Amino acid sequence: MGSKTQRLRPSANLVTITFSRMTASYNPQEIEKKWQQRWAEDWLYGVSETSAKPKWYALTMFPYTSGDLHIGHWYAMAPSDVHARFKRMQGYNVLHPMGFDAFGLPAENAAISRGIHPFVWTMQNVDNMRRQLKSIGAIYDWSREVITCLPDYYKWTQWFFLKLYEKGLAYRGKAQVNWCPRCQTVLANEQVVDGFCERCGAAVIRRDLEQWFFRITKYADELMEHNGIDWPERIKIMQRNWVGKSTGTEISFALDHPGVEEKEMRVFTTRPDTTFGVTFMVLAPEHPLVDKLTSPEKKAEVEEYVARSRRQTEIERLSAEREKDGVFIGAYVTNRLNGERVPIWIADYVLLSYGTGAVMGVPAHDERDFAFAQRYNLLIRVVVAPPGWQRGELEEAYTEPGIMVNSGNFNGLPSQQGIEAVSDFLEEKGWGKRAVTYRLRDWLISRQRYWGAPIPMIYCPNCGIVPVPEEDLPVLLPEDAEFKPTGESPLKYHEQFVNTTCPRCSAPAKRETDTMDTFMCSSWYFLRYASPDCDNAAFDAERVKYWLPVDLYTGGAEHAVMHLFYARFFIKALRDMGLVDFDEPFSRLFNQGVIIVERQKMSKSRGNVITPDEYVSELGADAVRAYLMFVAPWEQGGEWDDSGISGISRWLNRVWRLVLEGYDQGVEVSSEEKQKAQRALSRIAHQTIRKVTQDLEKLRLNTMIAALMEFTNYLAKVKKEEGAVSVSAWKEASDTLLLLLAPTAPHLAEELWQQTGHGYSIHNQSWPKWDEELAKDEELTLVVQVNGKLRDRMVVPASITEDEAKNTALNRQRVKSYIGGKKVLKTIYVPGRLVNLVVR
RNA sequence: GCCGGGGUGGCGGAAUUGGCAGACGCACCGGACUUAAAAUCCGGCGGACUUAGUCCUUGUGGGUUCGAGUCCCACUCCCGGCACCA
Repeated sequence: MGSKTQRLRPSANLVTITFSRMTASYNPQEIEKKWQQRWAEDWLYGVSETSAKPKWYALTMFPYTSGDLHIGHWYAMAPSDVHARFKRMQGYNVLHPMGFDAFGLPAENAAISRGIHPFVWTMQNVDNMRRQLKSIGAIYDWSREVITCLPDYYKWTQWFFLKLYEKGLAYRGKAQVNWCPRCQTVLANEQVVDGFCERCGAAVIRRDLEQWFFRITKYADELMEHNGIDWPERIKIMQRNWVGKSTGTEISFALDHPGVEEKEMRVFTTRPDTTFGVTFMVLAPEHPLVDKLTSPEKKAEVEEYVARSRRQTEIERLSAEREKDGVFIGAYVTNRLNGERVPIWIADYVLLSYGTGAVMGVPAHDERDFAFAQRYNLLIRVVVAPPGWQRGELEEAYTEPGIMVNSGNFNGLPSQQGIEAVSDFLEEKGWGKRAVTYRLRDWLISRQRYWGAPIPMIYCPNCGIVPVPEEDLPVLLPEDAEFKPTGESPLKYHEQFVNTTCPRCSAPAKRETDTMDTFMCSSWYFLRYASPDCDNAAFDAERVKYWLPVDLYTGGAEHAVMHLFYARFFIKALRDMGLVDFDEPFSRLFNQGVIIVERQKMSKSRGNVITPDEYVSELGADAVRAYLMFVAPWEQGGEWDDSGISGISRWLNRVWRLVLEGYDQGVEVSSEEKQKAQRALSRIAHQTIRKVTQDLEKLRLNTMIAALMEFTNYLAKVKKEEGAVSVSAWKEASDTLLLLLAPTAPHLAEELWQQTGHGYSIHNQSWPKWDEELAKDEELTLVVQVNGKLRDRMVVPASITEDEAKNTALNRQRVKSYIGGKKVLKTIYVPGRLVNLVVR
């Protein structure tokens, strides 16, 4: 374990560095503190909407208020700040805000386990995290900070709830929750361990509870599209899979059961071509028809099965590994296509919440139905013939296309055509219709918790569900709630909170005691940053119009579906209300990779959290910023390994000395030589500007740092030959280095800018532009290959023609020796790259 | 099982999208400076061999091509997501 402590400590010997000449040494602690103070005093990074520059909204996913920023947070924030600074120097009016996602379960757990109020716990964490964030040296304009647990924020979260309710997008419905019968409380999924209550060990059951939902499914089709936005393909695919659209047919099976008014049972299928192969019917155990149809002699068995499946958690029930079981309920439906009577079963592999909650069993052509039929000896009838089928029994379900058999008039038809033909026929007869079904469910936002925004609804015995009037917002969280360790919302037991009067009829009424899912808070925070001081609306429409949509949104891929999906839904709903005028909140999305430690994600519970603070105090924020960018491609992330940070620290020290030591005239060289050296210097400088600029645009930050290092190395080489270039040429190159370095190492660059006689501040300078002419190579190295094998290199003028290149290659001594007396069959010339001679 | 991403020196990673494999760093080795150490500076650093050179080398096997880390096929291992969605 001692080795672990060592790992977490920066190597101690990097701090003291002495110089050959008399130059004050690089002291990051001192200059970082100094400049951070100065920037704050001058409000250097203050943002307003009155700028004539084009706007740029650079957003980093705000952190949850867990307590400490670890190196993973820095990995999200430092590189995005570098990019935002780059855009700022490029002449944009940049909004790069920061805030806190402050509601959520951990605060409440802290309250229960340590007796500290969630508000106090959260705000202490905010203070500490804000202090850490300031040490990054980012351009956050702290006057725009947003904290979601403060009433001036959640007031508007509640307001959005009311708007969604008004538009019919929020509704109350039944949903199953994990329920502990001993604790008498709702449990979150993570509190259920192998089907048992984490706290008391009782078997957890699933229970229906009235909850609030958002009708996100209304936007299912639009959410599958990502038109006009630049997002990683991977994330778009995940979101499309999440929506899970499937097109098929809803088929009606005839029901004729004494005393039951329903005369049909509907199923959804993507394979109507297999309808003649239906040999049983399966309902979800919770299906409303189960009770009505079960025959008296099956009642006990069916009830037991239903109770058993309720006892299982969703996760267990959905596990594909589980063997399929079920119970025949003693009733039948009729398949209208062939008039056959088909037995009805219940089985928990059928989900009530998908399709119609009922499926037709076609064991020959569906793997699940096949397994089920085998287990209960149900008939397996082939209706789509596999290639070369000899009318024998199937070993496994055949799910591929084939020729229809045993299917009445449809026999002989290819099954893909059969899908259409059977659907047409069913529609003609009125026995079914084409339908679309989604995997996506409506968004359940109710949480039986204290630390969240209260849902602004009132239950009146006379008027029913009544929304809290807008002017009564916010519905404040009572401060003095009791935190009993039950896991149930303390609001339920808070008399003053619960008891109210109906806004409509003034009768005594009760408040909703559930709070909202915290994803609701993070679905609109990026709007609040545009006008955080706005107190008569959630946001100032004009300022939102100016800033939104977000130009570049960066954060972890773990939010690929939930957060990003909900935020998109939110914006589409607001658009349809006329509150915003854009379709998508985030124009470009970039996911940075994850920093792992000992092959695992960093987390407090694992005890493998790496704090940046020690590195910052030893080596400076600039070194940590640069190292995080250099250590791996940003989108990839990787294992945290601090052994390489010394290389960055050495480099920054080298820059310090290089720039401050200045450049002497040195020995005079001929003007021709001098010109050549100066041309080379300016060429390298312009190539570096090009490389650094392009890498920044593409967020390829590791190679950007490498380019800056190479430029530094080149300058060091030039400096060693003092006199080779003029003092002014040197100065220009050294200034370029500082400007290119400014986003990455803002403190160091500022200090050196000032010490080399420039005005304050380097961060208000324009980003250098490259000149394609000056960046052009005058000569280049052509590779000569013989039969694809590298045999020679030749330095040639960049202007060389194809013929010249080929001739030069053929006349090279080394090349000749490989050609010998053989015949040159073909010569391939790739300009700027190679000549390849094919000989035999 | 399905979807997505990946496998390059001792290590992190480069490679203008089919054209010099190993940029830039770390670690290591040698040298200079020093009483000494650190720091700094200079040089070396994929492997093998018959070492001014030649051959091999980008997870494995095959293919396309003048030319493959890059494209195609098969396999394999690792990471992320979904996981009975009819």
